[in-house]
Amino acid sequence: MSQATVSRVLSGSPKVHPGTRARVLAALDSTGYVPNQAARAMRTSRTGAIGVVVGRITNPFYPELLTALSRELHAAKQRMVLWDSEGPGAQAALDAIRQRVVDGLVFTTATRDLPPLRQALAANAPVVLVNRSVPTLACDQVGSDNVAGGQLVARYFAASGHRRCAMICGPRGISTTDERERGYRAELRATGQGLRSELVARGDYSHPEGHKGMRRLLDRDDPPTAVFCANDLLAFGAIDAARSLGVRVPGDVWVCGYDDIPMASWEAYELTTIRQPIDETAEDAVRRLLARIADPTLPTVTHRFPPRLIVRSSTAGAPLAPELISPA
Amino acid sequence: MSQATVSRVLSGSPKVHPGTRARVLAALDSTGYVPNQAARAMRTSRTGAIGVVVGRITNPFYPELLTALSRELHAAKQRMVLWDSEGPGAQAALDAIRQRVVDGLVFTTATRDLPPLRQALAANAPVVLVNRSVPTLACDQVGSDNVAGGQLVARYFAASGHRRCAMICGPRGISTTDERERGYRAELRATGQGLRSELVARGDYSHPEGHKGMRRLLDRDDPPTAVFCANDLLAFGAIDAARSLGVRVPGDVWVCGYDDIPMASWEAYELTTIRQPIDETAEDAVRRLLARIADPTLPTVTHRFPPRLIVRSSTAGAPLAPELISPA
DNA sequence: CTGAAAGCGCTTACAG
DNA sequence: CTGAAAGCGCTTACAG
Repeated sequence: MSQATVSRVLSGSPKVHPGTRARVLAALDSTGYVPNQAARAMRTSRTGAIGVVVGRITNPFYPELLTALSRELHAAKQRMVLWDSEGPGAQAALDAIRQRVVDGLVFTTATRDLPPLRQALAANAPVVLVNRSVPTLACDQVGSDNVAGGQLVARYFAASGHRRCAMICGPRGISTTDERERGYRAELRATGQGLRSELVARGDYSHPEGHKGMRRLLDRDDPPTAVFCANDLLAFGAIDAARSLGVRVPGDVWVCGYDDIPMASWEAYELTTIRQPIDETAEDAVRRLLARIADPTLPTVTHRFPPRLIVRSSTAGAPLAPELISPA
Repeated sequence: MSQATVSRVLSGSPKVHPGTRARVLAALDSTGYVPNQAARAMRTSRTGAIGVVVGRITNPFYPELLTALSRELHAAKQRMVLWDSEGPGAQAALDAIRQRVVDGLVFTTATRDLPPLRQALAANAPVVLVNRSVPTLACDQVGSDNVAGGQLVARYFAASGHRRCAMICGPRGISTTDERERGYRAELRATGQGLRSELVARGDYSHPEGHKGMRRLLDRDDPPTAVFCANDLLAFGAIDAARSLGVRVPGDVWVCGYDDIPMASWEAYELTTIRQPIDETAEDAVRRLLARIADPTLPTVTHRFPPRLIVRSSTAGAPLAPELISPA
């Protein structure tokens, strides 16, 4: 049997005699032969691997997203090469696409000015942005409709009678927090109250920063009665801060997060939050990326999943009536 | 300039004329040439990639470990290919080593009977076990000294006057929980009390199972006064359960975890726990694996890092005096 | 349906 | 110090 025939059997080519196929399979089985992937990659110029850049793994949202991406990639028979966006990860991902060790790239923590991302796009590499978005970039982008999410929270607070609403934001320049703030602010304005700048705290997406932000807000003579935190991690910090000051949640102040990470439903927090459909997001991102690898001329698409309000006991209001949830 | 010369410049060979080198570098720069990694891998039979199998990403310990492994691998100029041990991840990792897409494998969730792990070892693949251990396996193993950790907790409880000590274990057959239990049990026996089987709860390494275990223990007529949880996640569940029943921590019952994940220091928990040196663990694991790839004849080593008790306010005792901490 | 041959893009003896 | 050539292990026209 020739090399060529074995290769045809392996690739499932129809032009192999069934008898030959059986003999090849038997030989393969007895020798334990496994094709060398590097040789195959060189010949076909397809690596079967996708690079993924994730960040701030201290935020449990990323591990969740990573797990979902891993599942989708492996379902599509792709390997996953991982980099941490802290440090030189994004640059390493760019090198990998240039060296042809991955066929495409998933960025989960893109910001406007991530040079390796720009360079990857300039080199025509297949790229998809997940979670974060950068409006000016010509690539597929998939994530939660953060503006609509912020609006939803504002509408929920306002409809429940809150007139002093605050927000604890993440770092400026990061699309998720900026968009959530924009929606929240616009909708508070629409309900006639607006978002006063003294009632906006800002810090890293972390528990300690949520803690600090809430302390500052509660320290005021007119503390807010409802606080929207740009993600769940900030919300946990905010709740812990309120408790440490003897302020009851939701009795004295309501707290709402964003992401619905697993911890949000733990008894310690019971956090009202906006859920992102992580599995659908990962599925959509992988599907689009593989489609683009197969056909680089595809038009780029930005896909935003509608937010969903999950009410738990860090707020005391019933969930919004459907007519309040649908876009105004 | 020939292909060979370019290759020599790229590999930093000393036998290139400085002038030639400069011209090559200039040409490289102006063309933006990047060598194809698949071709290089085929020629050198080194991929520059390491496979990592992680699991239960719902436990924040794994993301921490993953981040540390990522940092160490990239510092060593290795790419990281990732699989989730839930599902067919371990099998995919085995395939990858056979197909020569990775040079070695890191397993973080090995159990005694993980066939792909056995097969990888049978195929003489470079493998290191991190976190979990399997005594009968001939491969490098790196992790916390869990037996000593369990002993340390028992000594701390006993020295603080507790006579009704309980444990919430993880799933049987997983080395971490089994070893921690063994140490805890042995030391409780040594202090004259032992670990009564009614005071042992067992379940998945998860918040809900810790919750359930604690409820069961507190439901007794003689509830325990101190509970050792096999990991932090179980401990958080246990603390939440105690609170929901109006049982004060540490006033009525002490709780101690294992791992010292970031959440352990959050205000909501302030969990006393055993710290694992994650960075050193990852560094040691990567170093050993790369050494084995370079020289497969190296003897296998099991390295255990000493545990360290971190006292926070889920227990009320001062940390142990040094003479109590050192091995009995 | 099958096999001989070319060629993917490197690295590394080997000869000069 | 430099280049021509072989060869790593595949896949795929091409010829039969």
